[in-house]
Amino acid sequence: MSSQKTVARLSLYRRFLKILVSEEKYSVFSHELGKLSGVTAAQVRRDLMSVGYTGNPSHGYKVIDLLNCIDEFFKSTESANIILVGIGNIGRALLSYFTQGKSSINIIAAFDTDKTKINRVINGCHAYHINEMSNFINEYKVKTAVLAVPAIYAQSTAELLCELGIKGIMNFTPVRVKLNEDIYVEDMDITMHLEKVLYYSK
Amino acid sequence: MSSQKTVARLSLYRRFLKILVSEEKYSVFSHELGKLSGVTAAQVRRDLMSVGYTGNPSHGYKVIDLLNCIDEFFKSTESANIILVGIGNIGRALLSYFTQGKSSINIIAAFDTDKTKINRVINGCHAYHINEMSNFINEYKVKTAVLAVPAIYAQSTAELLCELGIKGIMNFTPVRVKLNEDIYVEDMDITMHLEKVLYYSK
DNA sequence: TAGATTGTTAATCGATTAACAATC
DNA sequence: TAGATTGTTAATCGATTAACAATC
Repeated sequence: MSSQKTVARLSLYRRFLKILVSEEKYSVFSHELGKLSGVTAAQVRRDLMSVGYTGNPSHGYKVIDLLNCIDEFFKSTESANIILVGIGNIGRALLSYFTQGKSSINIIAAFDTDKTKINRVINGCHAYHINEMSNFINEYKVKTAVLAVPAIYAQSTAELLCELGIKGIMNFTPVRVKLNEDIYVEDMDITMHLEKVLYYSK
Repeated sequence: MSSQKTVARLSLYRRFLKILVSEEKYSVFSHELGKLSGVTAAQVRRDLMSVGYTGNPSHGYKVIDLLNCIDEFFKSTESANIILVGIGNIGRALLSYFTQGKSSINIIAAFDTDKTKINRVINGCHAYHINEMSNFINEYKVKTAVLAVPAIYAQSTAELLCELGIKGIMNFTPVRVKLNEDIYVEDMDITMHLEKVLYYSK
């Protein structure tokens, strides 16, 4: 099992490998890939080893094969359908980012309880009442949700998502929700991170 | 010197302490604050120790004094003026998040090179050509910037920001920019983090 | 072979957890 | 005093770095 940091770096490598393919570069050394992604060459080698891809000392790594290998590692990522819960400032911001962008990740629906926000299209995404979430999750086999509700509803909404079968949550609220061990939660508290930068900018 | 993780957690504690103040709760134990912020009681104690605040075994920590102490730790954070560089999808998303929200953090200006985007107001924030950045940074003593330009411009723009005196960068691009040691960079690659969640949701 | 890069193991580093004496 | 919480030290854990033999 790869560590969280390795998974994160593999996602980075993949992006740069795609660029290398477009530049018709067919092989790459660990230190080259490392330089692109800001990681030491040894770290790159260890990460690639952990997904079972092996290079060779004379040519390094074959870009296309390695890319396929990482794609395989992430498997269903490409066709992933995710939902957004909470259409506030941050929710709308994410919608415009993911619907307007050329990202491979699709937010298939957004949910809220506010009547003025539901049953219409917001930033290119259909918005529904949170009661309809269950149907969507079942029908589209959604496993991942973006949580962007007000802080006070974070815990209860997260618990609801778990009951409906969600396995991974990207949590944009400041609350560290407590859930079963088998649910993966990635905390993305933008304000907190920004305060960190402000602290170190002094 | 506190570790990065301690700084991050202090930012969290502060938010919950503000809530406690509004609830007129005047003292708090480490395990209570820990439960709110999803941190062990021992960790909370160690973090608070590291900012020099000391509680007592019978009443725990005084909420107001502790809050003042953490505010002091973050010092100039409150009145912080920051700028945004790059008014693409993510840039606009951040603008709407920070200008519409009741955040204490102000994005005082946004910069781009695209003529269709500059010299007008976007999501409540004035947008200027990147050439005018120097004046703004000097005049408003800006030390922190949000970097949200296309990946290929990430490194060069980051270097420009350093030359103009920026000390901390919140980096929303997928590129790990290489800068002088004394510049703090916080990487916030949303797509990468989302792919991580997708991976663990399988 | 010589040179550079690879996979792999040992050493280092830092942060978290566990344990406990000191304190109100 | 008894009980709970505090500050503090030692043990644990995991990831990174350094070192090196194996390989093309």
